[in-house]
Amino acid sequence: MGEGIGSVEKASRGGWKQDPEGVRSNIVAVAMAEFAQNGLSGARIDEIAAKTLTSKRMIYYYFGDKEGLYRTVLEEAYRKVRSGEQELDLEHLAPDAALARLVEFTFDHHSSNPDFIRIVMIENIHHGAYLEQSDLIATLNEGAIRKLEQICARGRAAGLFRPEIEPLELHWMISALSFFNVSNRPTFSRIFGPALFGAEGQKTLRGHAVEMVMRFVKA
Amino acid sequence: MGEGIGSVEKASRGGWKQDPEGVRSNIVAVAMAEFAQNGLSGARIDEIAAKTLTSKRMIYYYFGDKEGLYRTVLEEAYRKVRSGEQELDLEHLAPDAALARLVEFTFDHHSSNPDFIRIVMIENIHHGAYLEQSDLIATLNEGAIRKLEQICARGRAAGLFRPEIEPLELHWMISALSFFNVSNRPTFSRIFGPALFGAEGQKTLRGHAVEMVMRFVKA
DNA sequence: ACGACAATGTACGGGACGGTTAATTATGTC
DNA sequence: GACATAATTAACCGTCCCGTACATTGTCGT
Repeated sequence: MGEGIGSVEKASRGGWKQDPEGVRSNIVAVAMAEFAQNGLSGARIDEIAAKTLTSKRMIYYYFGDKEGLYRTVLEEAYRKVRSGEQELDLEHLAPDAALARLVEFTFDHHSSNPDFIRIVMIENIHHGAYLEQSDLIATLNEGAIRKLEQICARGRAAGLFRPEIEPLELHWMISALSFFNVSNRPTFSRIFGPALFGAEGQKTLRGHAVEMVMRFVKA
Repeated sequence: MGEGIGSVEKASRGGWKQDPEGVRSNIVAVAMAEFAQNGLSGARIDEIAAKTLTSKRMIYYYFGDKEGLYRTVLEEAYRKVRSGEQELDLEHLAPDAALARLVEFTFDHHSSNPDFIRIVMIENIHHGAYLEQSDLIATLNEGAIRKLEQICARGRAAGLFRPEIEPLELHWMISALSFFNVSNRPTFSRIFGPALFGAEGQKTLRGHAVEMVMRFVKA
């Protein structure tokens, strides 16, 4: 929730009464929540329109069709989350501390963005067919991995990490633990009880995630 | 794919021409594939019916409605996978070897049952609402964790494992790595390339999963 | 053999839902 | 101020799709 509406300042010409950018971003915000909640085929255009400040016609005016809207939402979700990740600087930390910090951050960050997780789950259900069409995504690659490359290089140089550690594989591990922790909460909690997902349990699991990664890289 | 149809022997009375059990299980098999492929709202009853050896009428006759069919599929998916897990005996192995074996097995088992993974993903998208209604599931708890409890006990007794290791938390880790490896393959592969998901990459990741868990539990 | 009932096939209704058509208002241009 | 164009509204349409009514056949008990 939070801001919800989504307003944008006009840059080019003078004052407008009509606010296309605002309408657009409002639609995307509503649609993101709705797709995250119900999936691509589960989400209802009429429902999205109703929760919007505008009408259904606008959705088709700006996004063409349901899939066009979904694609936009998907890209926006990635953009939003990755931008949140930028605010983390690890340069000033020792390599092992930096890695530990990165794991903690990723764990928490995923935990605080369940809608993003759900969108990614949904996209995976669709075999990544829509992400396939987006070329924005390729660039997000860079930033996510670069941090790990630097940490690995420094850790290896300092003799702290094993030399054969691969940044991409490390990223896979960290993502797996952080993602699963959110994505499979409902079923896991139902089968094995909710203990791991309370405040205490989450602190423990986060600690374990850090511990696993640290022990894995240690020389 | 594989057998596909699903035929069942009659137990009670003499020979039948009509085969309700066969029809039933045939529907479930088809529906499982279809739900796994398209999700709950994405799956089409008409499509399921068409791929069945029988008619749409039978689906409603046996399962009431779409959600009833989905619930059955969900339970059946868990049952099938858990029964596959039974065939693993670890008693005769040393605790550390047993644990390593369990991780390898889980990793491979998830990898060979993508439809099960997809069903669980879908169920999580639905907040586990349908699993909630099933009481069969509680019993699956037992077997899955018991193995780990025994391994932990033996490992601790032998002084190989840290004493504070919790079986449930261990299960969470193993599941996370094994599950994510399948569930997020499409998006991960799209963003970071398919290298990790070829034969070579998978062997590496499986090794890493084992390594992570082993290093984590080591005293 | 026959009645009861389980199992199955066919055809169709009704509503939800994605998408569109045509008209209306606001904004900038000359 | 008139005109072109962007932004927006409201009503509507056609189809996909879940579920059902009705008819029919097979099987078992007696």
